[in-house]
Amino acid sequence: MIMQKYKEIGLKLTPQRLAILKFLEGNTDHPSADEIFRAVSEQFPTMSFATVYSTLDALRDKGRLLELTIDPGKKRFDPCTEHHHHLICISCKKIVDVKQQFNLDLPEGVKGDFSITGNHIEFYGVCPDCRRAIN
Amino acid sequence: MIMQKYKEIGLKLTPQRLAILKFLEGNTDHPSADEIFRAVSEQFPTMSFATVYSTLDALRDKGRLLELTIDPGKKRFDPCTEHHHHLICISCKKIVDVKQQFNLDLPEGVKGDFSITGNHIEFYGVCPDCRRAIN
DNA sequence: GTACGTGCAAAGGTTTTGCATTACA
DNA sequence: TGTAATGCAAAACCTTTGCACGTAC
Repeated sequence: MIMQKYKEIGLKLTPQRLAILKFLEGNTDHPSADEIFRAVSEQFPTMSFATVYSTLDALRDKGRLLELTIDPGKKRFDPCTEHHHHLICISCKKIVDVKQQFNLDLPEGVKGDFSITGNHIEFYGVCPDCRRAIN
Repeated sequence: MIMQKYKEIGLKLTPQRLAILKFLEGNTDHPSADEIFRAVSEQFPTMSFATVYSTLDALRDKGRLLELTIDPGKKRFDPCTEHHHHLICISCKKIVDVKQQFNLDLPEGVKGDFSITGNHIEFYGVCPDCRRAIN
């Protein structure tokens, strides 16, 4: 169960943190801190932003969470930590996971002596719902 | 010259806008709005954020500028509008252009009926300067 | 018991907005 | 001259911080 699983993280488990972890578990909506705050506040009316942010920071530092820099003006969070990419609807901003692998080797010259540690692709498009709305 | 070139954009040309355009011309630093504001303020001490932001918005809408969502917490702007990617130093946050092309076709199933309009790769790494500093 | 988490409020940083004034075309 | 840009200040957002109190371990 969820307690068991998150004992391994190495953080103190509080009811607030469990609620955040539960909300994120399997969530594919790439929620913002504010969305997480509002969802968890229903259960913990005294929840504060400080707690949400500090928990998210801690989970990110432990590698249990990805902080996405996809949305101008706010961070989004992704509980799926396996390497993957994202497809974003340019109309409604919906974000969908893309788990396919791509060959993204950079030739020596292009790298300019950077040592490459990772990559992330953002695909842009129009989702079915928005395409229907336009037509 | 620059006036000639930017008459085609279809915006009213003011001294302030020319100064912004000149600052961006050939700039590969991917500056933030604040950096642009500070640079252009030296020439126009009365320059305001409103003017910088509205000019950047207008240029972006005219396709003369890319708004990069690479830096959490602030927008960065790129005057190079040909399709390219970016290599980001995870230590000093320096951003370098990557003009190589990649084959990023998505199979039908993955697309989930999205119509794809574009893509952008972020490469992460450590730049030579930062690697030297660490060693 | 102690270190760490929580909650509140205030502050910090970036971007947006309203409105009167100014200037391009 | 008419429309659009500018400048200023305030507000709106998102995120971070300080500190007193509370709680997991």
